[in-house]
Amino acid sequence: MTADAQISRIKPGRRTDIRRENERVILDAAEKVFAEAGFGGATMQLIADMAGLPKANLHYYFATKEDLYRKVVQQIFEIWLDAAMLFDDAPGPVEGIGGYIDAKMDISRTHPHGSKVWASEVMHGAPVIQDYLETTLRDWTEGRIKAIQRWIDEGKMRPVNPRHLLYMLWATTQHYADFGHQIQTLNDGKPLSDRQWQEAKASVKELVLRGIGAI
Amino acid sequence: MTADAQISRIKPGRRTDIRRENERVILDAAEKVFAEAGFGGATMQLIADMAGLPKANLHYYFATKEDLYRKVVQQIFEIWLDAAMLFDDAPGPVEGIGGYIDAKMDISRTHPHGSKVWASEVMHGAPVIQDYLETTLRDWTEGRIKAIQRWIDEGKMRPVNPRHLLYMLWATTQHYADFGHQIQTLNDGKPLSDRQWQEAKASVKELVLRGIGAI
DNA sequence: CTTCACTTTGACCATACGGTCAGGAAATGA
DNA sequence: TCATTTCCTGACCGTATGGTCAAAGTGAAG
Repeated sequence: MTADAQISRIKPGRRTDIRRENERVILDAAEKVFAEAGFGGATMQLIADMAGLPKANLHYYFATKEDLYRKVVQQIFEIWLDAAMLFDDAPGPVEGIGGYIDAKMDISRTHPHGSKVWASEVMHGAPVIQDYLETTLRDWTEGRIKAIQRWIDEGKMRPVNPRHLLYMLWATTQHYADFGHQIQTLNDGKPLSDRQWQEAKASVKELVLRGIGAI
Repeated sequence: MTADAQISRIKPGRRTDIRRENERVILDAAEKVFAEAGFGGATMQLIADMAGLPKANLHYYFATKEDLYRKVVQQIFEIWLDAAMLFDDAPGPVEGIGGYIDAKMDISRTHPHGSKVWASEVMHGAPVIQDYLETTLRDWTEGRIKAIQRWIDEGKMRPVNPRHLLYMLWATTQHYADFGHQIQTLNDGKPLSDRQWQEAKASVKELVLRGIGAI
Protein backbone atom coordinates (compact mmCIF):
# COMPACT_ATOMS: atom_id res chain seq x y z
CA MET A 1 0.00 0.00 0.00
CA THR A 2 2.72 2.42 1.02
CA ALA A 3 4.92 1.08 -1.73
CA ASP A 4 2.17 1.63 -4.25
CA ALA A 5 1.78 5.17 -3.09
CA GLN A 6 5.45 5.86 -3.61
CA ILE A 7 5.45 4.22 -7.00
CA SER A 8 2.47 6.11 -8.25
CA ARG A 9 3.94 9.31 -6.92
CA ILE A 10 7.17 8.78 -8.82
CA LYS A 11 5.97 7.36 -12.11
CA PRO A 12 3.21 9.36 -13.72
CA GLY A 13 2.81 11.29 -10.48
CA ARG A 14 0.20 13.97 -11.07
CA ARG A 15 -2.48 15.66 -9.11
CA THR A 16 -4.99 13.14 -10.34
CA ASP A 17 -2.89 10.35 -8.90
CA ILE A 18 -2.86 11.91 -5.46
CA ARG A 19 -6.63 11.98 -5.49
CA ARG A 20 -6.97 8.49 -6.86
CA GLU A 21 -4.49 7.06 -4.40
CA ASN A 22 -5.95 8.77 -1.37
CA GLU A 23 -9.47 7.78 -2.30
CA ARG A 24 -8.29 4.19 -2.58
CA VAL A 25 -6.54 4.26 0.80
CA ILE A 26 -9.61 5.79 2.43
CA LEU A 27 -11.99 3.33 0.78
CA ASP A 28 -9.91 0.36 1.90
CA ALA A 29 -9.79 1.63 5.46
CA ALA A 30 -13.49 2.42 5.42
CA GLU A 31 -14.39 -1.03 4.13
CA LYS A 32 -12.54 -2.63 7.00
CA VAL A 33 -13.93 -0.34 9.69
CA PHE A 34 -17.50 -0.53 8.41
CA ALA A 35 -17.21 -4.33 8.31
CA GLU A 36 -15.83 -4.59 11.83
CA ALA A 37 -18.01 -2.00 13.54
CA GLY A 38 -21.07 -1.59 11.33
CA PHE A 39 -22.19 1.74 9.93
CA GLY A 40 -23.36 3.07 13.26
CA GLY A 41 -20.36 1.82 15.17
CA ALA A 42 -17.83 3.09 12.67
CA THR A 43 -16.45 6.58 13.25
CA MET A 44 -14.72 8.87 10.82
CA GLN A 45 -11.87 9.10 13.32
CA LEU A 46 -11.37 5.33 13.29
CA ILE A 47 -11.34 5.27 9.51
CA ALA A 48 -8.94 8.20 9.43
CA ASP A 49 -6.55 6.46 11.85
CA MET A 50 -6.73 3.26 9.82
CA ALA A 51 -5.99 5.22 6.65
CA GLY A 52 -3.22 7.21 8.33
CA LEU A 53 -4.80 10.55 7.50
CA PRO A 54 -6.32 13.35 9.54
CA LYS A 55 -10.06 13.19 9.84
CA ALA A 56 -10.58 16.50 8.07
CA ASN A 57 -8.83 15.08 5.04
CA LEU A 58 -11.46 12.39 4.71
CA HIS A 59 -14.13 15.01 4.41
CA TYR A 60 -12.12 16.66 1.65
CA TYR A 61 -12.49 13.53 -0.50
CA PHE A 62 -15.84 12.27 0.76
CA ALA A 63 -18.46 14.81 1.75
CA THR A 64 -20.20 12.72 4.39
CA LYS A 65 -19.96 9.39 6.19
CA GLU A 66 -22.94 8.19 4.16
CA ASP A 67 -21.21 9.12 0.93
CA LEU A 68 -18.12 7.13 1.88
CA TYR A 69 -20.27 4.19 2.94
CA ARG A 70 -22.20 4.20 -0.29
CA LYS A 71 -18.99 3.95 -2.31
CA VAL A 72 -17.84 0.98 -0.23
CA VAL A 73 -21.08 -0.90 -0.83
CA GLN A 74 -21.03 -0.15 -4.57
CA GLN A 75 -17.49 -1.56 -4.74
CA ILE A 76 -18.33 -5.05 -3.46
CA PHE A 77 -21.47 -5.16 -5.56
CA GLU A 78 -19.44 -4.55 -8.72
CA ILE A 79 -16.92 -7.22 -7.76
CA TRP A 80 -19.73 -9.73 -7.39
CA LEU A 81 -21.30 -8.72 -10.67
CA ASP A 82 -17.98 -9.27 -12.44
CA ALA A 83 -17.67 -12.73 -10.93
CA ALA A 84 -21.17 -13.52 -12.04
CA MET A 85 -20.08 -13.40 -15.66
CA LEU A 86 -18.88 -16.98 -15.19
CA PHE A 87 -22.50 -17.94 -15.13
CA ASP A 88 -22.95 -16.87 -18.71
CA ASP A 89 -21.34 -18.63 -21.62
CA ALA A 90 -21.34 -21.85 -19.59
CA PRO A 91 -22.55 -24.94 -21.46
CA GLY A 92 -24.05 -26.55 -18.38
CA PRO A 93 -24.54 -26.36 -14.62
CA VAL A 94 -21.25 -28.08 -13.79
CA GLU A 95 -19.27 -25.31 -15.45
CA GLY A 96 -21.72 -22.48 -14.79
CA ILE A 97 -22.71 -23.11 -11.21
CA GLY A 98 -19.43 -24.79 -10.31
CA GLY A 99 -17.48 -21.85 -11.67
CA TYR A 100 -19.75 -19.39 -9.92
CA ILE A 101 -19.19 -21.15 -6.60
CA ASP A 102 -15.44 -21.09 -7.16
CA ALA A 103 -15.51 -17.39 -7.93
CA LYS A 104 -17.73 -16.45 -5.01
CA MET A 105 -15.70 -18.53 -2.59
CA ASP A 106 -12.53 -16.82 -3.79
CA ILE A 107 -14.14 -13.43 -3.23
CA SER A 108 -15.24 -14.48 0.25
CA ARG A 109 -11.60 -15.16 1.00
CA THR A 110 -10.11 -12.07 -0.66
CA HIS A 111 -12.85 -9.55 0.14
CA PRO A 112 -14.41 -10.62 3.45
CA HIS A 113 -14.88 -7.04 4.58
CA GLY A 114 -16.90 -6.04 1.56
CA SER A 115 -19.13 -9.07 1.96
CA LYS A 116 -19.83 -8.15 5.57
CA VAL A 117 -20.65 -4.57 4.68
CA TRP A 118 -23.12 -5.80 2.08
CA ALA A 119 -24.68 -8.24 4.52
CA SER A 120 -25.00 -5.56 7.14
CA GLU A 121 -26.55 -3.17 4.64
CA VAL A 122 -29.15 -5.70 3.53
CA MET A 123 -29.90 -6.75 7.11
CA HIS A 124 -30.66 -3.15 7.97
CA GLY A 125 -33.17 -2.91 5.15
CA ALA A 126 -30.82 -1.74 2.40
CA PRO A 127 -31.32 1.98 3.10
CA VAL A 128 -28.74 3.10 0.56
CA ILE A 129 -28.77 0.36 -2.10
CA GLN A 130 -32.46 -0.41 -2.36
CA ASP A 131 -32.44 0.84 -5.95
CA TYR A 132 -29.64 -1.61 -6.84
CA LEU A 133 -31.68 -4.47 -5.45
CA GLU A 134 -34.72 -3.43 -7.44
CA THR A 135 -32.92 -2.90 -10.73
CA THR A 136 -29.52 -4.49 -11.29
CA LEU A 137 -29.85 -7.39 -8.87
CA ARG A 138 -33.40 -8.19 -9.89
CA ASP A 139 -32.53 -8.19 -13.57
CA TRP A 140 -29.46 -10.30 -12.99
CA THR A 141 -31.45 -12.76 -10.92
CA GLU A 142 -34.17 -13.14 -13.52
CA GLY A 143 -31.56 -13.77 -16.19
CA ARG A 144 -29.83 -16.44 -14.16
CA ILE A 145 -33.13 -18.10 -13.35
CA LYS A 146 -33.80 -18.38 -17.07
CA ALA A 147 -30.38 -19.91 -17.62
CA ILE A 148 -30.94 -22.48 -14.90
CA GLN A 149 -34.40 -23.27 -16.25
CA ARG A 150 -32.86 -23.86 -19.67
CA TRP A 151 -30.44 -26.38 -18.17
CA ILE A 152 -33.34 -28.09 -16.49
CA ASP A 153 -35.31 -28.20 -19.74
CA GLU A 154 -32.26 -29.64 -21.48
CA GLY A 155 -32.07 -32.39 -18.88
CA LYS A 156 -28.70 -31.27 -17.60
CA MET A 157 -29.92 -31.07 -14.02
CA ARG A 158 -32.91 -32.01 -11.92
CA PRO A 159 -35.95 -29.74 -11.80
CA VAL A 160 -35.17 -27.66 -8.72
CA ASN A 161 -36.55 -24.23 -7.93
CA PRO A 162 -33.92 -21.96 -9.53
CA ARG A 163 -34.64 -19.08 -7.17
CA HIS A 164 -33.99 -21.08 -4.02
CA LEU A 165 -30.93 -22.61 -5.65
CA LEU A 166 -29.54 -19.10 -6.16
CA TYR A 167 -30.30 -18.22 -2.54
CA MET A 168 -28.42 -21.31 -1.46
CA LEU A 169 -25.43 -20.33 -3.59
CA TRP A 170 -25.36 -16.83 -2.13
CA ALA A 171 -25.91 -18.00 1.42
CA THR A 172 -23.33 -20.74 1.36
CA THR A 173 -20.51 -18.88 -0.34
CA GLN A 174 -20.95 -15.63 1.57
CA HIS A 175 -21.19 -17.52 4.85
CA TYR A 176 -17.46 -18.16 4.66
CA ALA A 177 -16.87 -14.40 4.68
CA ASP A 178 -19.69 -13.13 6.87
CA PHE A 179 -19.30 -15.84 9.52
CA GLY A 180 -15.57 -16.18 9.06
CA HIS A 181 -14.98 -15.40 12.69
CA GLN A 182 -17.27 -18.22 13.83
CA ILE A 183 -15.64 -20.61 11.38
CA GLN A 184 -12.21 -19.59 12.62
CA THR A 185 -13.27 -20.13 16.23
CA LEU A 186 -14.51 -23.62 15.34
CA ASN A 187 -11.17 -24.22 13.61
CA ASP A 188 -9.22 -23.94 16.87
CA GLY A 189 -9.01 -20.17 16.46
CA LYS A 190 -6.93 -20.44 13.31
CA PRO A 191 -7.94 -19.08 9.88
CA LEU A 192 -8.64 -21.71 7.25
CA SER A 193 -5.44 -22.83 5.54
CA ASP A 194 -5.06 -23.04 1.77
CA ARG A 195 -5.84 -26.72 1.97
CA GLN A 196 -8.91 -26.10 4.11
CA TRP A 197 -10.21 -23.51 1.66
CA GLN A 198 -9.78 -26.04 -1.13
CA GLU A 199 -11.69 -28.53 0.97
CA ALA A 200 -14.44 -25.99 1.60
CA LYS A 201 -14.80 -25.15 -2.09
CA ALA A 202 -14.84 -28.81 -3.04
CA SER A 203 -17.41 -29.64 -0.36
CA VAL A 204 -19.74 -26.84 -1.35
CA LYS A 205 -19.46 -27.66 -5.03
CA GLU A 206 -20.06 -31.34 -4.54
CA LEU A 207 -23.00 -30.82 -2.20
CA VAL A 208 -24.65 -28.38 -4.57
CA LEU A 209 -23.91 -30.11 -7.86
CA ARG A 210 -25.04 -33.43 -6.45
CA GLY A 211 -28.05 -31.76 -4.92
CA ILE A 212 -29.20 -30.54 -8.32
CA GLY A 213 -28.34 -33.85 -9.94
CA ALA A 214 -25.66 -32.43 -12.20
CA ILE A 215 -23.12 -35.07 -11.17
CA MET B 1 -48.58 -8.11 23.93
CA THR B 2 -50.81 -5.52 25.54
CA ALA B 3 -53.36 -8.22 26.25
CA ASP B 4 -50.71 -10.35 27.89
CA ALA B 5 -49.71 -7.42 30.05
CA GLN B 6 -53.27 -6.96 31.21
CA ILE B 7 -53.76 -10.64 31.81
CA SER B 8 -50.60 -11.02 33.81
CA ARG B 9 -51.44 -7.91 35.76
CA ILE B 10 -54.85 -9.23 36.69
CA LYS B 11 -54.21 -12.90 37.28
CA PRO B 12 -51.24 -13.60 39.50
CA GLY B 13 -50.25 -9.94 39.29
CA ARG B 14 -47.31 -9.44 41.60
CA ARG B 15 -44.19 -7.40 41.81
CA THR B 16 -42.25 -10.12 40.09
CA ASP B 17 -44.69 -10.03 37.20
CA ILE B 18 -44.22 -6.33 36.64
CA ARG B 19 -40.51 -6.91 36.36
CA ARG B 20 -40.87 -9.96 34.16
CA GLU B 21 -43.32 -8.30 31.84
CA ASN B 22 -41.34 -5.10 31.45
CA GLU B 23 -38.13 -6.98 30.85
CA ARG B 24 -39.88 -8.94 28.12
CA VAL B 25 -41.29 -5.82 26.46
CA ILE B 26 -37.88 -4.17 26.55
CA LEU B 27 -36.08 -7.24 25.25
CA ASP B 28 -38.52 -7.57 22.35
CA ALA B 29 -38.09 -3.93 21.44
CA ALA B 30 -34.33 -4.15 21.79
CA GLU B 31 -34.14 -7.23 19.58
CA LYS B 32 -35.97 -5.40 16.83
CA VAL B 33 -33.96 -2.19 17.09
CA PHE B 34 -30.60 -3.94 17.35
CA ALA B 35 -31.52 -6.01 14.29
CA GLU B 36 -32.60 -3.02 12.25
CA ALA B 37 -29.88 -0.58 13.25
CA GLY B 38 -27.01 -2.69 14.55
CA PHE B 39 -25.50 -2.26 17.98
CA GLY B 40 -23.81 1.03 17.15
CA GLY B 41 -26.80 2.42 15.28
CA ALA B 42 -29.30 1.48 17.95
CA THR B 43 -30.02 4.05 20.64
CA MET B 44 -31.58 3.56 24.02
CA GLN B 45 -34.08 6.25 23.08
CA LEU B 46 -35.19 4.28 20.01
CA ILE B 47 -35.59 1.12 22.07
CA ALA B 48 -37.48 3.04 24.73
CA ASP B 49 -39.87 4.50 22.16
CA MET B 50 -40.41 1.08 20.61
CA ALA B 51 -41.13 -0.37 24.07
CA GLY B 52 -43.37 2.54 24.99
CA LEU B 53 -41.36 3.38 28.09
CA PRO B 54 -39.22 6.32 29.17
CA LYS B 55 -35.54 5.87 28.53
CA ALA B 56 -34.67 6.10 32.22
CA ASN B 57 -36.92 3.12 32.84
CA LEU B 58 -34.79 0.95 30.59
CA HIS B 59 -31.78 1.68 32.75
CA TYR B 60 -33.76 0.62 35.77
CA TYR B 61 -34.07 -2.91 34.37
CA PHE B 62 -30.87 -3.11 32.34
CA ALA B 63 -27.80 -1.35 33.66
CA THR B 64 -26.18 -0.59 30.32
CA LYS B 65 -26.77 -0.86 26.59
CA GLU B 66 -24.23 -3.69 26.45
CA ASP B 67 -26.09 -5.56 29.17
CA LEU B 68 -29.35 -5.33 27.26
CA TYR B 69 -27.63 -6.39 24.04
CA ARG B 70 -26.04 -9.39 25.71
CA LYS B 71 -29.42 -10.64 26.88
CA VAL B 72 -30.84 -10.34 23.38
CA VAL B 73 -28.01 -12.38 21.88
CA GLN B 74 -28.29 -15.05 24.56
CA GLN B 75 -31.99 -15.36 23.80
CA ILE B 76 -31.63 -16.33 20.13
CA PHE B 77 -28.76 -18.64 20.95
CA GLU B 78 -30.93 -20.57 23.36
CA ILE B 79 -33.75 -20.80 20.84
CA TRP B 80 -31.37 -22.31 18.31
CA LEU B 81 -29.97 -24.74 20.83
CA ASP B 82 -33.45 -25.96 21.65
CA ALA B 83 -34.19 -26.52 17.98
CA ALA B 84 -30.97 -28.44 17.63
CA MET B 85 -32.33 -31.18 19.84
CA LEU B 86 -34.06 -32.52 16.74
CA PHE B 87 -30.67 -33.58 15.57
CA ASP B 88 -30.34 -36.03 18.39
CA ASP B 89 -32.44 -39.15 18.69
CA ALA B 90 -32.81 -39.20 14.91
CA PRO B 91 -32.32 -42.61 13.29
CA GLY B 92 -30.82 -41.15 10.11
CA PRO B 93 -30.01 -38.02 8.14
CA VAL B 94 -33.43 -37.71 6.57
CA GLU B 95 -35.06 -37.29 9.95
CA GLY B 96 -32.13 -35.62 11.71
CA ILE B 97 -30.95 -33.15 9.10
CA GLY B 98 -34.35 -32.78 7.52
CA GLY B 99 -35.92 -32.02 10.88
CA TYR B 100 -33.14 -29.61 11.73
CA ILE B 101 -33.69 -27.72 8.47
CA ASP B 102 -37.41 -27.54 9.18
CA ALA B 103 -36.80 -26.20 12.67
CA LYS B 104 -34.22 -23.63 11.62
CA MET B 105 -36.33 -22.42 8.73
CA ASP B 106 -39.26 -21.98 11.10
CA ILE B 107 -37.09 -19.96 13.44
CA SER B 108 -35.87 -17.83 10.54
CA ARG B 109 -39.49 -16.98 9.91
CA THR B 110 -40.60 -16.43 13.49
CA HIS B 111 -37.41 -14.86 14.89
CA PRO B 112 -35.77 -12.97 12.03
CA HIS B 113 -34.62 -10.17 14.32
CA GLY B 114 -32.73 -12.46 16.65
CA SER B 115 -31.01 -14.14 13.74
CA LYS B 116 -29.86 -10.77 12.43
CA VAL B 117 -28.53 -9.71 15.80
CA TRP B 118 -26.56 -12.93 16.02
CA ALA B 119 -25.19 -12.49 12.50
CA SER B 120 -24.20 -8.93 13.26
CA GLU B 121 -22.52 -9.99 16.48
CA VAL B 122 -20.47 -12.68 14.76
CA MET B 123 -19.59 -10.41 11.84
CA HIS B 124 -18.18 -7.88 14.28
CA GLY B 125 -15.92 -10.51 15.82
CA ALA B 126 -18.29 -11.78 18.52
CA PRO B 127 -17.14 -9.27 21.15
CA VAL B 128 -19.72 -10.35 23.72
CA ILE B 129 -20.37 -14.03 22.93
CA GLN B 130 -16.89 -15.27 22.11
CA ASP B 131 -17.02 -17.56 25.14
CA TYR B 132 -20.26 -19.13 23.86
CA LEU B 133 -18.60 -19.87 20.54
CA GLU B 134 -15.62 -21.46 22.22
CA THR B 135 -17.60 -23.58 24.65
CA THR B 136 -21.24 -24.35 23.95
CA LEU B 137 -21.18 -23.95 20.18
CA ARG B 138 -17.90 -25.80 19.77
CA ASP B 139 -19.09 -28.73 21.88
CA TRP B 140 -22.40 -28.86 20.08
CA THR B 141 -20.67 -28.80 16.72
CA GLU B 142 -18.28 -31.60 17.61
CA GLY B 143 -21.17 -33.73 18.81
CA ARG B 144 -23.13 -33.19 15.62
CA ILE B 145 -20.07 -33.94 13.50
CA LYS B 146 -19.80 -37.29 15.29
CA ALA B 147 -23.46 -38.02 14.64
CA ILE B 148 -23.08 -37.24 10.94
CA GLN B 149 -19.95 -39.34 10.73
CA ARG B 150 -21.84 -42.23 12.26
CA TRP B 151 -24.52 -41.95 9.58
CA ILE B 152 -21.79 -41.95 6.97
CA ASP B 153 -20.17 -45.02 8.48
CA GLU B 154 -23.54 -46.74 8.53
CA GLY B 155 -23.95 -46.04 4.84
CA LYS B 156 -26.97 -43.82 5.36
CA MET B 157 -25.43 -40.93 3.44
CA ARG B 158 -22.46 -40.18 1.22
CA PRO B 159 -19.06 -39.37 2.77
CA VAL B 160 -19.25 -35.59 2.85
CA ASN B 161 -17.26 -33.30 5.14
CA PRO B 162 -19.62 -32.98 8.14
CA ARG B 163 -18.22 -29.60 9.14
CA HIS B 164 -18.93 -27.97 5.80
CA LEU B 165 -22.31 -29.63 5.71
CA LEU B 166 -23.15 -27.95 9.02
CA TYR B 167 -21.95 -24.60 7.69
CA MET B 168 -24.20 -25.06 4.68
CA LEU B 169 -27.17 -25.80 6.94
CA TRP B 170 -26.55 -22.71 9.04
CA ALA B 171 -25.87 -20.50 6.05
CA THR B 172 -28.86 -21.60 4.04
CA THR B 173 -31.46 -21.55 6.77
CA GLN B 174 -30.34 -18.30 8.37
CA HIS B 175 -30.12 -16.63 4.96
CA TYR B 176 -33.91 -16.51 4.87
CA ALA B 177 -33.87 -14.37 8.02
CA ASP B 178 -30.69 -12.34 7.61
CA PHE B 179 -31.29 -11.55 3.92
CA GLY B 180 -35.05 -11.49 4.23
CA HIS B 181 -35.19 -7.96 2.92
CA GLN B 182 -33.30 -8.92 -0.24
CA ILE B 183 -35.51 -11.97 -0.73
CA GLN B 184 -38.60 -9.84 -0.26
CA THR B 185 -37.33 -7.31 -2.80
CA LEU B 186 -36.76 -10.11 -5.31
CA ASN B 187 -40.29 -11.32 -4.54
CA ASP B 188 -41.86 -8.15 -5.94
CA GLY B 189 -41.50 -6.44 -2.59
CA LYS B 190 -43.86 -8.86 -0.86
CA PRO B 191 -42.95 -11.12 2.06
CA LEU B 192 -42.93 -14.82 1.28
CA SER B 193 -46.40 -16.31 1.59
CA ASP B 194 -47.15 -19.47 3.54
CA ARG B 195 -46.97 -21.43 0.30
CA GLN B 196 -43.66 -19.83 -0.64
CA TRP B 197 -42.18 -20.67 2.75
CA GLN B 198 -43.27 -24.26 2.25
CA GLU B 199 -41.61 -24.19 -1.16
CA ALA B 200 -38.43 -22.75 0.37
CA LYS B 201 -38.27 -25.41 3.05
CA ALA B 202 -38.92 -28.17 0.56
CA SER B 203 -36.30 -26.83 -1.85
CA VAL B 204 -33.63 -26.51 0.81
CA LYS B 205 -34.37 -29.96 2.20
CA GLU B 206 -34.34 -31.63 -1.17
CA LEU B 207 -31.14 -29.91 -2.29
CA VAL B 208 -29.33 -30.82 0.90
CA LEU B 209 -30.64 -34.35 1.36
CA ARG B 210 -29.97 -35.17 -2.28
CA GLY B 211 -26.58 -33.49 -2.01
CA ILE B 212 -25.56 -35.82 0.77
CA GLY B 213 -27.07 -38.82 -0.96
CA ALA B 214 -29.68 -39.45 1.70
CA ILE B 215 -32.52 -39.60 -0.84
C1' DC C 1 9.26 34.80 -9.12
C1' DT C 2 4.31 34.83 -9.26
C1' DT C 3 0.12 32.76 -9.89
C1' DC C 4 -3.34 29.53 -9.21
C1' DA C 5 -5.54 25.28 -8.39
C1' DC C 6 -5.31 21.57 -5.44
C1' DT C 7 -4.39 19.56 -1.02
C1' DT C 8 -3.71 19.40 4.00
C1' DT C 9 -5.00 20.07 8.80
C1' DG C 10 -5.65 21.90 13.68
C1' DA C 11 -9.18 24.02 15.95
C1' DC C 12 -13.73 24.49 16.52
C1' DC C 13 -19.04 23.76 16.87
C1' DA C 14 -23.67 21.93 17.52
C1' DT C 15 -25.80 17.83 18.39
C1' DA C 16 -26.92 13.41 20.11
C1' DC C 17 -25.84 9.81 22.98
C1' DG C 18 -25.29 6.74 27.23
C1' DG C 19 -25.87 7.13 31.67
C1' DT C 20 -27.16 9.37 36.43
C1' DC C 21 -29.99 10.94 40.06
C1' DA C 22 -33.32 12.78 43.14
C1' DG C 23 -37.72 12.71 44.23
C1' DG C 24 -42.25 11.05 43.68
C1' DA C 25 -45.81 7.25 42.72
C1' DA C 26 -47.52 2.80 43.50
C1' DA C 27 -47.80 -1.57 45.53
C1' DT C 28 -47.20 -4.62 49.56
C1' DG C 29 -47.20 -6.26 54.33
C1' DA C 30 -47.96 -5.46 59.28
C1' DT D 1 -52.89 3.51 58.74
C1' DC D 2 -48.16 3.50 58.29
C1' DA D 3 -43.64 1.83 56.94
C1' DT D 4 -41.01 -0.27 53.47
C1' DT D 5 -39.80 -1.83 49.20
C1' DT D 6 -40.19 -1.51 44.38
C1' DC D 7 -41.02 1.08 40.41
C1' DC D 8 -41.18 5.29 37.56
C1' DT D 9 -39.39 9.44 35.18
C1' DG D 10 -38.09 14.43 34.00
C1' DA D 11 -34.12 16.86 34.17
C1' DC D 12 -29.53 16.87 33.84
C1' DC D 13 -24.31 15.91 32.61
C1' DG D 14 -19.95 14.71 30.38
C1' DT D 15 -18.39 12.92 26.27
C1' DA D 16 -17.87 11.65 21.55
C1' DT D 17 -19.27 12.32 17.00
C1' DG D 18 -20.05 14.19 12.21
C1' DG D 19 -19.05 18.01 10.05
C1' DT D 20 -17.02 22.98 9.11
C1' DC D 21 -13.65 26.39 8.17
C1' DA D 22 -9.91 29.37 7.64
C1' DA D 23 -5.33 29.39 6.95
C1' DA D 24 -1.29 27.21 5.47
C1' DG D 25 1.30 24.04 2.35
C1' DT D 26 2.58 22.28 -2.38
C1' DG D 27 3.89 22.11 -7.00
C1' DA D 28 3.26 22.89 -11.90
C1' DA D 29 2.64 26.53 -15.51
C1' DG D 30 3.53 31.07 -17.42
